[in-house]
Amino acid sequence: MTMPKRDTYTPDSLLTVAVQVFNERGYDGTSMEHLSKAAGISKSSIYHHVRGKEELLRRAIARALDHLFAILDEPEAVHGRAVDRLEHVTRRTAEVLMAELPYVTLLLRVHGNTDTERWALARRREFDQQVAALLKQAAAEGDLRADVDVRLATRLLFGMINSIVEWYRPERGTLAAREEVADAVAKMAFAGLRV
Amino acid sequence: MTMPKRDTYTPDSLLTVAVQVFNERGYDGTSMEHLSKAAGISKSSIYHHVRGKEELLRRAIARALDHLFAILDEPEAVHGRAVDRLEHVTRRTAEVLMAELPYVTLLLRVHGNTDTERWALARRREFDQQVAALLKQAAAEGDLRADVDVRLATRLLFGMINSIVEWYRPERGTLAAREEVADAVAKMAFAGLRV
DNA sequence: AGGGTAACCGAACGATCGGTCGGGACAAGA
DNA sequence: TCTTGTCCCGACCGATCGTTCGGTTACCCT
Repeated sequence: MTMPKRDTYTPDSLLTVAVQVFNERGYDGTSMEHLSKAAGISKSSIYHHVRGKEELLRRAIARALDHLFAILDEPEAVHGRAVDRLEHVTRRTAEVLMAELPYVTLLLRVHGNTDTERWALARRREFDQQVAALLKQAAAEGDLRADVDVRLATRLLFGMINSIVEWYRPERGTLAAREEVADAVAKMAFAGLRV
Repeated sequence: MTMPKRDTYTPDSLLTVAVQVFNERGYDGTSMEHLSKAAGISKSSIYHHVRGKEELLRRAIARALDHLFAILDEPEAVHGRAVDRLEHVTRRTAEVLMAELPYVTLLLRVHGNTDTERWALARRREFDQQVAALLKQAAAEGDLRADVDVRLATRLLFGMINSIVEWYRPERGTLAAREEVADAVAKMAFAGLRV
């Protein structure tokens, strides 16, 4: 059996700290000095656990992407009417975004300056396109309003969902709060605010 | 009369270049070397026109904020039923965001690492709160659905609008395209996607 | 007891950061 | 022609960047 208790860092536990700092200061705005202060170990010790700054970013982004793509394989995202599958994916994406908040936040703020960042952007585009296909099908089945362009609607939908990272903070009773937010997103996106 | 033609830089024309690079690489990811290459003048020449990197950021952000706050003073945002004023502000914010895209983009990506950035965040919060008040009033007048929290709805609304900076590119016949997007935002936010 | 190794450290690396400095080219006004 | 001011330059500054290196603990296994 592997022991659950650790008073030293593992690559993963170090990642937890790093991702938090990245989100506070921005990836480019964070130095290894900042990370060492936050982690409570020296700058050089960080390199004992990971190859460098960019590996921390890569690990974080990979984790976010894994969780997001897993949504598309869930039964409710595969079977049923397209508009219902779309609503499920919408709700689940919002939930995953809140559950994996700091990791997804990093993913969403990538600029494309390095190879790692460009890879992140490409994978994100893949995910978006799969959801866009779902939207297109729902429109073809006549379940979405016809006076809004499908690509435009996709972008606005993702915009609304992704914006959660800008303000959501997982302080309180997490699960109920997450469901309330995901519910609000689904209501607003599919039924609108107006009575 | 001042001459309109210039083959040398002014603080404003330099800002145009700088803001573009900031948006491509991120503010922290942009060096003065990057700016000098993009502007076609030496690094030190930039300091002839502006005090430094942070002044460029401050100028850009100030311009974005000026345009945004001007919306709240428009007649249609002051008179009439709250829900209609809210829809006007929604539409106009989307339009301003597209018309002043690179400047607003910078504003929306600020982290709060410096005094300038913290000032930007504070002003942005002011704007958000004024719109939130409008939403609250519309809800009190019974024009918004009661099963979604007002603060939550405000955030999702802004999230949808602000996300435009992530994909909108002002290539084609700008005005008509902008109105189509602003229209889609208003429709989705107030009436929803579902038929 | 002793050998191995995981976890850490301080010091220093070359590169690059934002910014400064003194001066050159050039046009306008006297 | 001489001065003045705008616009720009290359060279350089101290500071900080991400990273490397040699070495010191302290604990595990035999």
